[in-house]
Amino acid sequence: MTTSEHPSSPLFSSSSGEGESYLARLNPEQRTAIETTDGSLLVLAGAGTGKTRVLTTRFAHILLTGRAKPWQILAVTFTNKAAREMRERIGFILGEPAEGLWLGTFHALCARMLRRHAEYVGLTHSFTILDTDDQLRLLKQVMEPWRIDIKRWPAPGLLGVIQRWKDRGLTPERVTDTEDSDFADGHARAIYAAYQTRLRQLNACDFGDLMLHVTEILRTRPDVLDQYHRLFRYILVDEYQDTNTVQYLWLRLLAKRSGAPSNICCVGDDDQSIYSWRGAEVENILRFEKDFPGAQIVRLERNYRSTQHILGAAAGLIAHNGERLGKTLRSGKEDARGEKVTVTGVWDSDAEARAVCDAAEKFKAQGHSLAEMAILVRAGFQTRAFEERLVQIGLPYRIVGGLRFYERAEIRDALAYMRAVHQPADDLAFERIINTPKRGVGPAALQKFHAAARAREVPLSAGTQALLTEGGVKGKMADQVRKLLDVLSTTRDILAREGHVVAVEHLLEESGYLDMWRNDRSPEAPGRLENLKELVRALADFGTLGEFLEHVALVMEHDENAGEAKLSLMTLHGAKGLEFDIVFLPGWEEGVFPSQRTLDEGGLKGLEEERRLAYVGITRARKHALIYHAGSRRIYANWQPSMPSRFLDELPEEHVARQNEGATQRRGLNLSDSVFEGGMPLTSRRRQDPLLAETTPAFQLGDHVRHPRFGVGIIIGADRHHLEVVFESGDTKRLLSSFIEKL
DNA sequence: TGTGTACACCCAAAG
DNA sequence: GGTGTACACA
Repeated sequence: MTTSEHPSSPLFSSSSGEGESYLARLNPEQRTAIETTDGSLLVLAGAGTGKTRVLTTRFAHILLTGRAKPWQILAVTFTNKAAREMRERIGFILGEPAEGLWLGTFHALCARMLRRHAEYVGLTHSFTILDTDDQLRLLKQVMEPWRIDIKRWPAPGLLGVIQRWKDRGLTPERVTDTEDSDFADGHARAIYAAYQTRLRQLNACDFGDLMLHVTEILRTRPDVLDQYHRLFRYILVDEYQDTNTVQYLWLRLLAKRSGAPSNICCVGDDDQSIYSWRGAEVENILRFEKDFPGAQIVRLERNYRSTQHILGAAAGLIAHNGERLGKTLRSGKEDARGEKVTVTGVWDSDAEARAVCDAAEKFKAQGHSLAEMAILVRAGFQTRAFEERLVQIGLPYRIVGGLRFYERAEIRDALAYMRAVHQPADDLAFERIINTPKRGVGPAALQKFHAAARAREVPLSAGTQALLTEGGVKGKMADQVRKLLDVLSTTRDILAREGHVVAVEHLLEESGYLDMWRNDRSPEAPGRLENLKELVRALADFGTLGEFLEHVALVMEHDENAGEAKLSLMTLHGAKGLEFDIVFLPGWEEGVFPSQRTLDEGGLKGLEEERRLAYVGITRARKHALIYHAGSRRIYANWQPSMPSRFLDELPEEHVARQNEGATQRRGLNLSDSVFEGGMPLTSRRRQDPLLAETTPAFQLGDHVRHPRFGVGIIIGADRHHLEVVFESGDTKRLLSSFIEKL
């Protein structure tokens, strides 16, 4: 989500010539998308067509024309960032901060609703939202009685199954027998049910539950549903192609009002659907007209972001996909053909990192800001090579979406302390802190506390308290745990008297948690203390501890010193919705991109999603898109040959400039300059890299050959870049001759 | 009860 | 190649 690059500068000039000034300077399609306020509307918004602008202007238009009050509009996004931007821009249009809006992520909005109606699903309004870590620990505990073969059915896998069910709106009761048999010898549903029961006991829910519980309430409580029907006159949805089933159900329940039109406007782009692996159903957007009969569709196809070469390359690529609603991006900048998209072949992943970072440096020298450059990788592990190189040459960078702030150990510990104060039933939090810092509580002692809690049917902290009072445990350990419980209780007093900031400072200090890090001699310790300070500082922005905890669970992001211009390093998924002048796209190799795993699991559908991801990557670029592929890459510990991605062949020649591909393609043995590029001794590479095979074969049809990955096969065809080989497995592949050994 | 060591596993990711 | 987990040991 970015400020539109439409040449028409400020969104709303105060000079109101004809009617509503905020509608001026919009193209006709955008204007239709904004002015079609009533009824159902699907806006198919291609990359860079001013989607955010349409959404925010539409929101403002509804308000300014008096169709609804601010709180009568439900506006849903996927990320906090998108929500924040929308809020800011709406505030800008209205000329005042937008307060009291139902604008947020699916999860934040559901959390807000669930706090109101928690009792319908057996929770209280102060329920805790667990993160992935807690979920996993809880599930492991719940799984124990089943004595599942943990090797065959690992807990994360089962958690995935449960999440998938939740994504589809399936409570344990709604999971059918046939679904159940797939995992953990048919016990998955039962474990799921036990997991949900346990969550309820802890007065907690996971992210999936936020959607699931609320949807279940809306399904079963007509009175509640009616309340929202009367409240929300208009619904706006961003990134509709990313919705999963439960989100779809939630939206449909809220939108379908009896006797009133469904004023729902969904904005999305089927070509940018890249989240099927987390439950998103592209079908939701493909089916929109059926779900909302009489729906109108508006296509935004005028792209104001990228040059014609970039658009042409992206369009040529995405045209290889089957199921599409069909949309052709046209450049809104008629004059800007720009540079062709470059495709550069390099020796290996190290050379790739060098090539990319050197190019970034060169762009910088030419006056481009690092803030306008990004390296977009398929998978997180690829960032390392670039990081190393960037550090080496001293180019400032930021990793977007790596370890998030609240996922760090010290932050999670501190939050667990706060949760234990705020919510005494939160056993997971208490378990996390009981021996952090070390208080001599091992598995055996913990077992006793658990047993005491179970016997009395109270939470773990209360059970521990009881056992201590009765003298069931003794010694130094008992004293220390008693101290912890005392601190928790005095913190609650302070919380009531002096507010949450003082209380938390007391808590972290008196529990010995801060001392634990002060006494830690590891190099990370000072940074961790710094993070903790920042956490406490952030507390002050919230009225209550409860509000803060909710914010952290759902929203917390960590933007460190944003001052200096930095090169961005992130995954393609993370880059969706962003744009940069210059985009580097490394790792376009078979197995990496498209990812082997996706191909194995998803087949053609998986491939098409990968292609959409490639499309997303290219369309992030405003001026330059630079694609790279390496001849060999280190995977885990060893070097593996890699061949250029099939996507490279799908880029239309007229929009692409291919460079230096001799280094990886065609010639089997040509000790070209690229070999020496890195200054590494040749001998150390010779063994590792198949490109230095001692043959320069001239291949002929019918030749028997061997490929390092696919084994033995016969050449059945050839073109300029590739040989077509049929292998023993029966598979036919188009391969680069440099990887093929003549037999 | 804390620790050391062998191993298995891993590479998509937001809330 | 790094990391997290599961066991054996002092």
